[in-house]
Formats: sequence, C-alpha cells, structure tokens
Amino acid sequence: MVNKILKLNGRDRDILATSPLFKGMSQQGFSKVIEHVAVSSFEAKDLIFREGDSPEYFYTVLTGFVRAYRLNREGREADIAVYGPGDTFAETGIFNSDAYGFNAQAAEGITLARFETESVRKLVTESPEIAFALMTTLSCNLKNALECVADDRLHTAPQRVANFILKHCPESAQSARFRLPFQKSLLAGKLGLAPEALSRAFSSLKSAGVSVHGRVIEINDVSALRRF
Amino acid sequence: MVNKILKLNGRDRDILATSPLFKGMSQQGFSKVIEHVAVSSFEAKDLIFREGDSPEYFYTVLTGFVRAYRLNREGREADIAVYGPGDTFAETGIFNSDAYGFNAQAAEGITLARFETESVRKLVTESPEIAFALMTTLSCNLKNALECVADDRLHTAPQRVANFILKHCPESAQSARFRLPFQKSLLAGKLGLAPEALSRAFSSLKSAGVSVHGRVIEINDVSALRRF
DNA sequence: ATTGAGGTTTGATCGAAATCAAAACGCAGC
DNA sequence: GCTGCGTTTTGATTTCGATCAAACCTCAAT
Repeated sequence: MVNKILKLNGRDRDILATSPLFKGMSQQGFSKVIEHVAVSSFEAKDLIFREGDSPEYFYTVLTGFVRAYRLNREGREADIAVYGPGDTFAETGIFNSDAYGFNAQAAEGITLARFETESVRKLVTESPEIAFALMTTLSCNLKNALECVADDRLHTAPQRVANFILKHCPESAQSARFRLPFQKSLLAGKLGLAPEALSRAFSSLKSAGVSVHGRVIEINDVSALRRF
Repeated sequence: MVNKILKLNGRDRDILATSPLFKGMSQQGFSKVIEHVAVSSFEAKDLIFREGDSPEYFYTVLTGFVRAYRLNREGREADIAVYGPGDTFAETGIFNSDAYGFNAQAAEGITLARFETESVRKLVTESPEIAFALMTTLSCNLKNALECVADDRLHTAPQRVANFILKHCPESAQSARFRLPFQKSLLAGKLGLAPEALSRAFSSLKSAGVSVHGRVIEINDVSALRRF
C-alpha cells in the first residue's frame, strides 16, 4: 500500500540534503528540485514499479532498502542491485524515456523521496548544477554496476562475501565487528548467490577468522581476510 | 604503439557527428566539444589505459572494438564490456575523479576519438546541451551494465548467445543471416563465457535452427529461437 | 511458556560451465 | 597449392554453486 505525504518533513529533508545527489548543491538548486518531490512509504515486499512501466518517477532512498530485480521467462527472479539510504535509482528515465529496466521492491518498510522524471528533465536543462549532480549519481551507479559484473565473473562466492565484508571494515583496522544492514537473503541476492550459497560461504570464511552471530559479523584479522 | 593525429579528418568527423553522443547536438555544441578531441589509433592488443590510472581522457570509438576487462589477484582476466563504433566509454571520469575502473584494450586495429576529461568537465557546466548528451550516454551505459548483470544471473550460456543473436535480427524477420562483427573469443568474453563454452552454446542452438559458418550466423526461424 | 512463521543452516544431489588437452579448421604469406 | 600460426571445436574431467529437502533457530504474537 502506497502512502504519499506531499510535503517533506524536517528529518526527511535533512537526509535528502546530505545524500550524494544533493550534497554540495547550493540552497537554490536544492529548493528547485524539492518542489518536485513527494515522500512515499512502502511496506516490506511492496512493488515500487515494474519492469516495462513507463518511467514517470525516479527515487532517492530515505530509509530502508530497495531490491532491484529482473525475471526470466519462467518467472525466476535475479537481483541486480540493492539501494540503501542516500542512493538514487531509476534516474536513467530522465534521459532515456524507454521503460524501467527492472522491478523495484521494498525489501522492508521504507521511505523514498519520489521525483517526477519529466519535471527534473526540464530542470536539468536550466541548471548546470542540477545536471552535474545527476551526472555524478549516474557515474556512480555505472561504476557500481560494472564492478558488479567484474565481481560476478572474477570471484567465487566466498571471495565475493569477503569483499563485501571488507568494504564495511575501516581501511586500517586490525580487527572489526559490524552488523549487516539487511537480511542475509537480500545480501545473497545482491551478491548473485542463493541463500544456501551465502551461508556456506560464511562458514568457509571461518578459517579466515570470520565469525557470524545472527546479523553481527566479527573479523579477527582484517588483513588475513584480505589475503583470502 | 599510440599514434595521435591532432586534427579530425572528414570521415572521422562524420562518424563522430552521427554517434549517439553527438546525434541531435547543435552545430555549436559539437564544435565546442571537438576543440578538445584528438584521434588515437591502436594496434590489436594495445592497451588504451590501465585500471587505476588517473582518468585524463575518455573516448568514443570511431572504428573497431575495445575490450574492457578487469583482473583478479591471480591475474585472470574477465571482460566486463565491449565498445564498438559510436560507443563512448570511461566517461565516468568526468564526474568522478577516481581512477579508471577497468583496463581498456584494442581488440583489433582501432581508431578512437579522445577527449580531455578536464576540459569537457568545464564544458558541461557551461552548456546544458553538452551536459544532456553526456547524461544520455551515461544512462545508456548504465542500462547496458545492469542488463548484463541480469543476463549473467538469469540465463544459461545458450540463452545468452540466443539473446545476442536476436539483437542482431530485424525485429519482424522470419529468417535472418548476419556476420559477427568481431572474433568469437571476444564475443565469449562479452557474454562472460570461456571460448569453449561459446562454441558449445552455438552447437546446442543448432536444434533451434541456428547454423554457423565461420563468422556468419544463419537463423532459419527467428521466432523459434525466441522461444528457445 | 507455547505456537507458528520466516529466515537460515546443513545435507545430498545435480547440472552448467571452467579447465585441461588435443584435434581440426581457416587463412595469410609464400 | 602448400605451410604454419592463431583460432575454434571437440572430448574428458573437475569444480562450483543451484536445487531440493529437511532440520533448526529466532522472534513476535498469543
């Protein structure tokens, strides 16, 4: 069930203002864009849009996680990306008016900032600053997508999991501990694995000093994990 | 060996003007950008840039094909994209000054239009038209990359090859025949396959009416292939 | 505390594609 | 037409991860 609040509240506004898309944007630029924003909330499992729909809106995540996935002919699903707080998705619709290229689903209860594709398209031609911000976001999403292809093709399941863990460790830490921001089944999808494969990957990382308690990951020796 | 010609010749200029990046751009916009262009030629196997290099330039392919790939720790290579005539690559450097995210290699003798990242970054803030063209290109590359992830995760080798073939068939054709634009080993890489796997995929498509003679692909019944 | 429903782990099996090895093919240069 | 090199194909084997099935764990609701 979609619940739209037409005005941003203060907290949402703050989250948005500090997201990569708007960070570094002037007050005026920000004000212009948020004239065209609405806040939408979704419950876990709700569909935000469907592959093939016409791209009327694009989104920035305020809270929670969004799962982007595609279907094959038999209806099997494969995740292609996970978007979290501050991430912007489906912004290709601004420049490429063909249909959304994937399904987007709330992985849990979420709130999104929803922008009108059409209105922002106009803003882009008027404001170099807004254009620049969107290009930076596109660049970032493109880099991540190519990285994902490379990771899929180069690394085994345990290596992909190790990489994911290492991204969440402070660069120079000896040891570390953190909490997964979402369900393991979503992490499995993000890494292109079945949940069973993720579970087995975690247990094969025990030998590299990784222990898992529920959603809490503990790394004894970060540099050993790097060598794994 | 890199061979730089500082001025575009007429033919190169035409190719560039009709490439997706410049198609639809005004004469003035085009002129502005090509002040900052050089033409580079490379021989087969030459490296254009290396992952980790600082992104001084980005490129549009004039002729031939470019292989984008990454290495794992053991030095095994995995292709992540193939860029052909009219395609623009490494344009993320304009907005994201961190290093190139992949290695780029000439798959055969090629000519490229080479743009200075820094100069174009300035143009983008001055000209909405140029900004819009770059955003469209970024969008297109992002869509392709996400499509690639989905294809890898959803489809088997024969299905990926079938999809590739179908993209090269006229939408409504009953039967078709076309020539692969590059070596089979490059196609294998593009599809995330070992050359042996591509070869086996082709032979498993014989049952769907696909025959292969060297680089020439013949499809008896396009709609049967679609159902494969 | 008990129940029940998701989510996760473990076990067994299967299948797709990588890898290694060698044969066959295609083609440019002589 | 031959020669020889690089590409592609074919064959045998291995490996990784998917799939199916069942047990287990967690936690919210009763």
